[in-house]
Amino acid sequence: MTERPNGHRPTLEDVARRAGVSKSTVSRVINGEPKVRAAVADRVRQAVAALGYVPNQAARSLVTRRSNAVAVVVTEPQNRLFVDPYFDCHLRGIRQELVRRGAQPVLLFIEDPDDYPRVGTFLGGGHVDGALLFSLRTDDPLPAMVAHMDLPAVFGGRPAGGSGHRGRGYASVDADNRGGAREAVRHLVSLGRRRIGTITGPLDQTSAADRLDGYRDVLLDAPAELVAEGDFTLRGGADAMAALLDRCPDLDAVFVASDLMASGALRVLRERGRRVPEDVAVVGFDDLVAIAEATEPPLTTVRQDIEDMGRLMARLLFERASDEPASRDGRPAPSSVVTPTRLVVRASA
Amino acid sequence: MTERPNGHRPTLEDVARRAGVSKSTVSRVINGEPKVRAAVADRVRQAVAALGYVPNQAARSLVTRRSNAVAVVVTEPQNRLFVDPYFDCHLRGIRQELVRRGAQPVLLFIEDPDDYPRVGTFLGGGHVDGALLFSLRTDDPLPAMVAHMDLPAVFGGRPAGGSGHRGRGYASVDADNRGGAREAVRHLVSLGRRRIGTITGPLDQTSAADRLDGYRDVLLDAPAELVAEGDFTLRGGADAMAALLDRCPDLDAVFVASDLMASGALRVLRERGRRVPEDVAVVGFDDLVAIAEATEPPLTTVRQDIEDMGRLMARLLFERASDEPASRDGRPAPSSVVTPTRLVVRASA
DNA sequence: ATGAAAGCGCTAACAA
DNA sequence: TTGTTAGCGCTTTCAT
Repeated sequence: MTERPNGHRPTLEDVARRAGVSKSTVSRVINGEPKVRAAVADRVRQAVAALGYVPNQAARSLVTRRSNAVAVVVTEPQNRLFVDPYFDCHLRGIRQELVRRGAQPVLLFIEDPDDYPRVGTFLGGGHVDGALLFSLRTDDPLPAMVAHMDLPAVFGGRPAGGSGHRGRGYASVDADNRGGAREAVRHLVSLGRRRIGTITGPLDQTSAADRLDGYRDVLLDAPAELVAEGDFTLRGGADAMAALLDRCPDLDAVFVASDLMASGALRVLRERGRRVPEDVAVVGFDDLVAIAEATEPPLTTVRQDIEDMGRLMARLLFERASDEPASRDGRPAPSSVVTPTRLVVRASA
Repeated sequence: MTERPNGHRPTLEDVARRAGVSKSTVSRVINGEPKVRAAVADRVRQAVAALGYVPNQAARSLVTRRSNAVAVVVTEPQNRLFVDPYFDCHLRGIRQELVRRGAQPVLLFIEDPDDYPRVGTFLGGGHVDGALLFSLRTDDPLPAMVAHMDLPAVFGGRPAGGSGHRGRGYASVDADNRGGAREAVRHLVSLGRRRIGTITGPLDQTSAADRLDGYRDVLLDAPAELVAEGDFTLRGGADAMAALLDRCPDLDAVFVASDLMASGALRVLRERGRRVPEDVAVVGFDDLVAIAEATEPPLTTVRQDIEDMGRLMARLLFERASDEPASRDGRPAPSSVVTPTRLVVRASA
């Protein structure tokens, strides 16, 4: 068992005394600095182990101004989060890259407007060296908050308000939603479909809005009844599909803005006796293989490499955080990257 | 825009100077202490706003020894986490209670053995005032780690190693898994079933082991072929059901250790042409209504109030953290609570 | 290679 | 009611 003479946690000083050296030396050993004699370093490490010493991060970050932690802030009702494999992928990529660079990822949820001030204080308080922010709605106060306290941050998805509208804009990683949607709809057109509907995500999210824009780019004069707003859930996709079918019984194709919604749509199509793709062709978005390959029929969909986008976000954050506003050749580091998408054709269209 | 003369973030001292008062006074205002003249407090608040001042938490916790954050540590491959509504419920309860008491919940994942040291350092470093820990396997090093650095902690589920085996044991909140399982199996017996199988969770988790014990309490001489180990996933439940059916074609009932697995089992039963409950009666565990009411037929299951268990964990943590080892009447605060379960009868058994 | 000393930004006695 | 002072535990010059 660990020895702990008095009641409180051991400090650097305790370790130093026990090892018969100075605090500086202990600090050096702990931080892996080379200039310490091996024998001394060993004595120190023994003392550390014997005392069960763990550095006090508060004291440490007070002087270093770093915490080695990075916040991942998710603004999303929890229930959606825990049901949509999309986040899982994203987080896997983020985690991987963060950990690789020695940072501890800490996840924060915002589920309620009341949460903003508390989370803002947390972010601004030096608990983390940077933040990765998600799912920003048009009215999300987070971008302004982090800008205001100049915390390095990278957004997942294009923040609402237009790219680069504030100063030089935010750093962000976003898929080419609009281009991907265009490709999906063009594919449907090339199949000879003429009554092509779309099921959108919540239009206060930029990804949903951008995908709708892509649809409209191709179908310039699509009537309003061909557009149904969903909410990125399976059930929302099903409901939207039902509404679409009611309004336009002659529908022969539908572009659905997420795979999860698409699987809901497929269910409704089946229930209503429409064959896919013979009667109605379906294209999804995301290419979450767990979903897209499991549907009946397998889903033709727009692929975005979500995991890689996560890694990219983390990488971008480190570039920003390491005070590297311009690379050595003078060009500013890219602050906003749009990753490509591509159509994966399976059986549904 | 916020004024910020020089490059660095404003400190208490900057605010004090600007408001023409001392640091102490600013500190008082910020921490809402009453003994400050309203006029002065206002001047301070104005200075805070003008400077965009956010207290440096590192400095603050260095002296207060508190961080106002609580870690929720989930030891689970992410993919399971993000697919099982069980965690969603638990987290909702935890979050609610934590926030109510002014603590910021921060979520940490452990997905890889490599993560333990890093997370351990984080937990021990004073980033958080306490930890809520989940899904402990028999070989999980976390209990020992937190004990070693005496961080207030509460476990979700009975930690492996027996209750109270180390000193006075850990604080934990667990459902009456064994009792619930007994009730489920007795119900099956009372229905006249004679060949009752069970699909367990991974037996290195105490909840799974306890439920199996409950099954055996009632069916003392159940042969091994009636027991199939699953993994708490839908697919695992389906596979186990298939195995069970292969081994025991005369099976007339099955107790499944989770609703998610039960829904997988129901699917297999249907595919194999077994009617539920006529041919095979099924009882689940959890009563996640999103699942149990949605299956065909609706699932008879053992209810545990997961959300409330989450709240309870948070409450217990605060009791521990507030250095309240014994209540005022001298009795030690309860450190390990087992919450009741009860059978909810629907159509599957 | 090691130690002494200063100070990070804040809170908490204690004085006034 | 307000200000002064002394650290909290660590890293980091600067000496040695």
